[in-house]
Amino acid sequence: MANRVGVSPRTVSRVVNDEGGFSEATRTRVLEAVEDLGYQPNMLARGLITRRSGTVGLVGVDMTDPFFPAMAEGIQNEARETGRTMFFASNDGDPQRQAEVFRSLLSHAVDGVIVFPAPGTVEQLAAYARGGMPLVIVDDIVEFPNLASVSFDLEDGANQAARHLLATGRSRIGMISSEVTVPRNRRRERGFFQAFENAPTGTAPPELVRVQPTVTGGSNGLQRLLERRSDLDGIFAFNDSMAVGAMREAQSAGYRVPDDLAIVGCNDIEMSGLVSPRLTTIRLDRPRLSAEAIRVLHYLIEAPGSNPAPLVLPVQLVVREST
Amino acid sequence: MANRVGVSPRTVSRVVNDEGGFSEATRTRVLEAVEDLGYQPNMLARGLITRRSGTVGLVGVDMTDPFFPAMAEGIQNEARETGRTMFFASNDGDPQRQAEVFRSLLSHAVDGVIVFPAPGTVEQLAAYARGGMPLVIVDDIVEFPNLASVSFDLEDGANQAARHLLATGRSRIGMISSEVTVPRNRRRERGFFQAFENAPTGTAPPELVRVQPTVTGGSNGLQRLLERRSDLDGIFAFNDSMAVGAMREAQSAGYRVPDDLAIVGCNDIEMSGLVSPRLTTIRLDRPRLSAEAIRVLHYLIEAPGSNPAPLVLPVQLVVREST
DNA sequence: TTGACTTACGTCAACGTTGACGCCATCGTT
DNA sequence: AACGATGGCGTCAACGTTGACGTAAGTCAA
Repeated sequence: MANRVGVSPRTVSRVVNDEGGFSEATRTRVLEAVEDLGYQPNMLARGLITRRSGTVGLVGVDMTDPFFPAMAEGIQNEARETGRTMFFASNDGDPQRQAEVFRSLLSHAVDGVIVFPAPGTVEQLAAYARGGMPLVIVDDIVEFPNLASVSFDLEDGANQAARHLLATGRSRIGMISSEVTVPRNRRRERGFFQAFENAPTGTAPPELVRVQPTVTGGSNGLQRLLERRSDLDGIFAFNDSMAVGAMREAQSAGYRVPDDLAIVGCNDIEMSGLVSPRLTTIRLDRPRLSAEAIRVLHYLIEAPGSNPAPLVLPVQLVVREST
Repeated sequence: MANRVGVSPRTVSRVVNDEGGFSEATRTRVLEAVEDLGYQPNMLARGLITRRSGTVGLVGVDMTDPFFPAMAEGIQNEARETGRTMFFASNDGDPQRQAEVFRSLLSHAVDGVIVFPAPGTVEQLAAYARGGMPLVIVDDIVEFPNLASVSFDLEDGANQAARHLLATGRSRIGMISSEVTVPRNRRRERGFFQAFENAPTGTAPPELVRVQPTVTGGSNGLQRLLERRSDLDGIFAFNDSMAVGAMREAQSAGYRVPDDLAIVGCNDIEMSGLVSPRLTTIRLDRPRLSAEAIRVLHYLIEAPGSNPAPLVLPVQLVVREST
């Protein structure tokens, strides 16, 4: 490459990175050769010396979570604009596995990581941040140097859902929550219960079950709620998959949705608009979340050691047919 | 690291890679220090000299395609076992964008790439393979040195779907196909038409429309088919999203599914079991596909220049409620 | 005792790039 | 004419690792 143009590698580097310190004629000749040979600078060599590999990591809990690919799409688009490529991995909700994933990312010298944390790993993640790695935690609220967090205001979302059920005349309401214990779950439950603090008189105390956050879990959850109290008329589910499971269970048990039983989901995955009746749910602006996540990550990469305030994005109740 | 143990870096390298040529005592002391310091070999430096970066690329058309994350999951698990980390990118179905993605992956010296090709890019991909990059093309059938291809036998799938409709007494059948033109689409259409070659007498000639491969596209497609022929009694859709769209359209036009109109989808995404009636569809064994893709990729990496035969996986008709 | 062989290291160079610095020609100023 | 400043390069070393090779001490057989 260099000797083909008759200049030193250093000059090629200068031209490619547009550092200045070369003549117009040299620039033209180098760029021609770059074009001809399809030359691409070797990011490994560059990263070795600049300590910037031009990569970011995205670590999720489970790639098949419908939540995830939308994030990846947004993050990739943003990352591409700053010339970074994206590593992709899942931690399976397991701290051990998450540690392995981070070791691997560290050895590849990623410039930063966006992570949906495995349960109970905030300490572990803080340690990586302390070690100098820019880190963005999604879906949790954490304050720590060199670390940012972005999340949705699901406490408010749950609150909106419950208030909506109450406002549309439901008075015997249950919540199907997730038994996977991370702090944000509790926030959703708290927002839900809070809505009952000034509920209309005659409103029954709300019921709660915790099950696996899957379609089948949703079915089981509704079953268990109905065993406790068969005259329930409103359900808030922890996510849309569970809401769909609950809906199917309700329908096959002979309840009409929404006439006998109103159901509100949470997440607005594409599916929720396709089942019948279409699911009333909490919409999350995921493109916004991914944009904010990568934006704050780039900020952390540029300004190491800073400590941005946690970002909590608003959510919106979308009323469709199931309530 | 090296000087802390009092040995040379070369010896550390020997121990870490278990090359032999060190005493048991040295091994112990080095591994202790590795543990203490949380030492991780720098893959950039290693890759620079070994020409193996320990990464593979996964390039999809669109990350939000439900097809995709399942693949990513399988590929990641396999890749992890061989100590590789996964780059992740989408080409948006655009050859230009795909070329950019490949430039980026090349500059990061990936060991190989698994790609869902953008339409019409087989030549482009063959060029990368010729340039020495091990490549696996998913969902198409290609033969070329240094390149493998894995796909589902959707020709047979479409054929099974049509035969199923005929066998259950349907005689006026339409197919909603995709207007995005890649070779495999044509295969699906061919398999579909082939089923009519020895159809029962009294079977009407099959109808075909091509629309966008989305839920809305499916709706439009059914509309157009019914304009042509309002007494259709069987539909095969190019994928499940389109089938769901067609089903919604049929129901809102007053057709009962399956009584008036039987619908068969193709893909078996999770959603298809959740709509009502549950969709009869062609099931694809995606975990198997991803396992085969990464297996053959590792083979290509180990045996550069070889030319494995295209792999075509069987598919299975799953009869549920929509037929 | 000698020489061949083995074990357990160390040394050196190289991978492709960039940071730091040096050098020469040219130019403008006095 | 002398001098400093500037533009346009090249040179050297370093990033952390590994391939190739060297070497000193120990082992073994003749």
